[in-house]
This record gives sequence, C-alpha cells and structure tokens, in this order.
Amino acid sequence: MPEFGPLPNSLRRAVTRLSRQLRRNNDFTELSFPQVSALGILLAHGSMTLQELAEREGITPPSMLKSVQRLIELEYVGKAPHETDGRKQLLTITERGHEVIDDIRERRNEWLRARLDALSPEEIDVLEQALPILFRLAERDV
Amino acid sequence: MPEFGPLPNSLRRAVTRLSRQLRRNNDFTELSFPQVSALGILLAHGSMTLQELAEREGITPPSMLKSVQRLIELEYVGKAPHETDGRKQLLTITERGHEVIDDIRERRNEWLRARLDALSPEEIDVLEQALPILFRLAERDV
DNA sequence: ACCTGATCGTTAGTCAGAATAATTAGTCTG
DNA sequence: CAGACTAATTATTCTGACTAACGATCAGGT
Repeated sequence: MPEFGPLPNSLRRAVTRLSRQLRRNNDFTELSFPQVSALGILLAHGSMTLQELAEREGITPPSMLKSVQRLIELEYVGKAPHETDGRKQLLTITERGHEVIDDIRERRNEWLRARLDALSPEEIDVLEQALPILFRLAERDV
Repeated sequence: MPEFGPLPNSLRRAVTRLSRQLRRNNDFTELSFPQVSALGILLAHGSMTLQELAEREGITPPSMLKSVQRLIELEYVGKAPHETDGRKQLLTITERGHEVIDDIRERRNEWLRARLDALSPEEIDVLEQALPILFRLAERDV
C-alpha cells in the first residue's frame, strides 16, 4: 500500500481553491458555469436525455434540469419527445447554441488562459498529463 | 504565445467535477468542508487574524467568519484580542481542535485515498508535480 | 491635538448551485 | 392488465460563497 503523506489533503485544497477561482471569474458570459458545461456536453456528444446529460456531468437530474431549462428558454437547446419512449425527451443543441458556444467558451476562459500563459512549457505538459488522472478521480461510483 | 487548444476547458471541467465529488464525500465528520480547511490552516500556520485566514483560503472575511464562528462555538478555535491593535482578534487552534483535526482529516480522506490507491506510482508522481502548478493557478490577484 | 481616511470584525441580505423527496406520466412484465 | 419501474419535473432545502454597510480602532498629516 503506497504512502501518500499529505497528497490527499493537498489535492483537496488545490482543487477546492482553483474551483472557487474559476467560478469567481465567470463574469464574461450570459450563461452560468453549469449551463456552459451542459451545452458543451451536448455539442461534444450529441443529443441525449436529461438523465444521460446529468450523468455525464456527475450531478442529479433535478440539478441539471435548471441549466437545461434556461438553455431551452434561450433556444440554445431544443427538446423533442423520444421516438419510441414517451417518457424520454431528447435534448439537442440548436444551430444558435452551436453558434454561440465557442464564443462563450472563449470569453469565459480569458482569465484561466492568461494564467496558463504564465506557465512554462514543462508545466503545461505536467498539467496535460495530470488531466486524465483528475478526470478518473472525479468519476462517480467506480 | 503558446497554443493551448482545449486545455483551459478540460482543466476547468476536471477541476469542477473533482471539486463536486470531494464536497459530496464529506459525510464522515461533524465539520463542514470549509471549516476543516480553516482549522487546517490554523494548525499549519499558527495564530492569525480573520483577515489573514480568509486571505490564505482565498475567500472574503465574511465567508470565513461563518466557519470560524462555528469552530469557536465547538471550542476548536480560541479568539483573543490582539496585543497592540484593538481592531484585531487573534484566532488560535485549541488543544481540543488540535486533537480532532487529524482524526477528521483521516476519515474525510478515506474516499479520496481509496481512489489514489488505484493509481500507478507514475500517475501519483504526475499528480504531485501538478499540485504546485494548480496552487499557483488558484492564487488570487496576481 | 485632532480630523480624515483606511482597516478590522461583524451583520444583513442575496445568490448560485447543488441536494432530497415527492409527483406525474409513461413503459414494461408476469 | 396490474403492479413495479423509469423519466422528467416540481417543491423545498442547504451550503457556501458574495456585496454592502456599519461601528470601532488605528495611523498620518496639518
């Protein structure tokens, strides 16, 4: 059994703080943090139900619903009944949503990108290596 | 100017999700997430004012105050007037606070540690290299 | 010696983003 | 075809952050 010393605590603190900072610097867009995230998933992975979307983001369906409702209101996302299963609603990113997401992401990332610019290529490399590990740590269940 | 491609978005998503997971798995203690964090800072860095404590955690004084008030109520932290500056109050971790924090951290980290155990030594190494970078990204101002 | 402006802790009020529990509607199975 | 299950939704709550404002204290300049 490996000996991690302070790694769990350090990792926890680093992630907590960075997450706070990212949320704080989210002022550049009309869409909230989780809304952009939801839209991005629909863009990347195509149409899906609310359940699937919530699962991918690692939150509960009611939590996801709030974001989705706003996105539908703005007509960035369309909702249509599932062809064969009347309980399901298929969520699809609209043309308009497609148009705005890149721009929104661009502006939202200004703060983070500025900070990344201050890093050395080696540090960027370390971050890129760390990313898949962080995603694995963040998986639900397992 | 380096070309980061999807790094900002990926980093944002990884950090956001892991942070959510960490908060979710906080059921093992009577203290909330930020309360343990504040106590840990007082343990690691000694007595300080509310201002300093808030600054170290990267949040505003009113936000920090809530945690501190609870910690004082539980007698895990003591408050005493500053010797020369009547406006300031020095916060100090008590014997009792000292006693409980390690145990709390131990239990709270169970979930995270189990996941870290599943990583290879190389992956642990990458994480350890990434930590200081994440902390730097999380700094305020700059 | 005394204003003036800054700082510290604090209170009040607000907001976002998550959760749980319960409701409604549709589907499937035995 | 009745009961169990599943999907979306609603209602409610909680946590953790924020800003604004206030009283007390301090420090510096005239």
